[in-house]
Amino acid sequence: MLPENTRRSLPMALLHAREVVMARFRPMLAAHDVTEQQWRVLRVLSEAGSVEATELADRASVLPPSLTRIIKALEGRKFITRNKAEGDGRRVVLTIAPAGSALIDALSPERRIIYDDIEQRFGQERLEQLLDLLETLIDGES
Amino acid sequence: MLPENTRRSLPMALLHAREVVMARFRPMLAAHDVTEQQWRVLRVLSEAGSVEATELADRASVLPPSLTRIIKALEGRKFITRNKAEGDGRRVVLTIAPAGSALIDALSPERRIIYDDIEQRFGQERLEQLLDLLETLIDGES
DNA sequence: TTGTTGTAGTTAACGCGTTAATTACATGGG
DNA sequence: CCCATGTAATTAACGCGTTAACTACAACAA
Repeated sequence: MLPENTRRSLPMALLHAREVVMARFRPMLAAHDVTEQQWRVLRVLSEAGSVEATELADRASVLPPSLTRIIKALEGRKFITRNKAEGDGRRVVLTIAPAGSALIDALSPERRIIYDDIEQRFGQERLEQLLDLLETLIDGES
Repeated sequence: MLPENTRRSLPMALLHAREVVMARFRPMLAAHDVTEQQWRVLRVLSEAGSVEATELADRASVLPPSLTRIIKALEGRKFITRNKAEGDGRRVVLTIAPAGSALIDALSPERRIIYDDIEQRFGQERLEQLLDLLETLIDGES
């Protein structure tokens, strides 16, 4: 069945939901001069240590051309380091640097407060349910 | 509780979910030289007839600066018409034009097929549940 | 009428999303 | 070794997202 109105359209609902959630995090990121995408890349590197560019782009949900730009910005601010993979001159390996880890640590408390507030308002159970559904949708379509 | 991995992060999950869903619709839009945002604007106008710019931006989840650009593009292709509101020289009223309606009609069958396929793969019940949760989240945070 | 304040749109600047093209390197066949 | 093919990353081009600044018009008070 086609959604008869834009409000019950899945793409629109996903867009809008993401919008209202990100509105809560944006001021925090802006205060530290980090874009949303740079933040995602940093978080993946923080979790995983050293990651190759292709995998990093995939895990941070960023396209390769964007990642190239983001790497330049983050490398310029000493948040990450960029090296060629040994054994394959095409691949690039990214690693989080001390300044990058420091930024992650500095933002964590505020991040927690915002996340907890969303969770409390929305309901922990509902949040888990929503994450499960999204995961199912993603795995089924990708 | 902070999400310990990016996969269970609400913003990331919403982004990724939207990504995999839109991947299904993008080829259709590209084939008709319409961007995703132009398409959203057209759909709102198609549903609502004449709408003022501010409300249109809100309903199509597009920011005012983007709407200005989109209006130019759609007006240039005769998909919509743009008029000043009578009684208030600041407001702008947008109306769908025949060519715009024709595009909506032309894409509807394909849109239905894609939407039905997603619904079938994901499950109708789950889809309703997901839309309900998203709506709750949106209403609670906005 | 004039000046102030508020509102609707637009413009500007910069970064990202998307697609296509290009460069650099790797791999495998002759 | 040489060439064709494939892959990783980059670059290019264009539109949108985001914020801030600006313009045009409206509303209202003195």
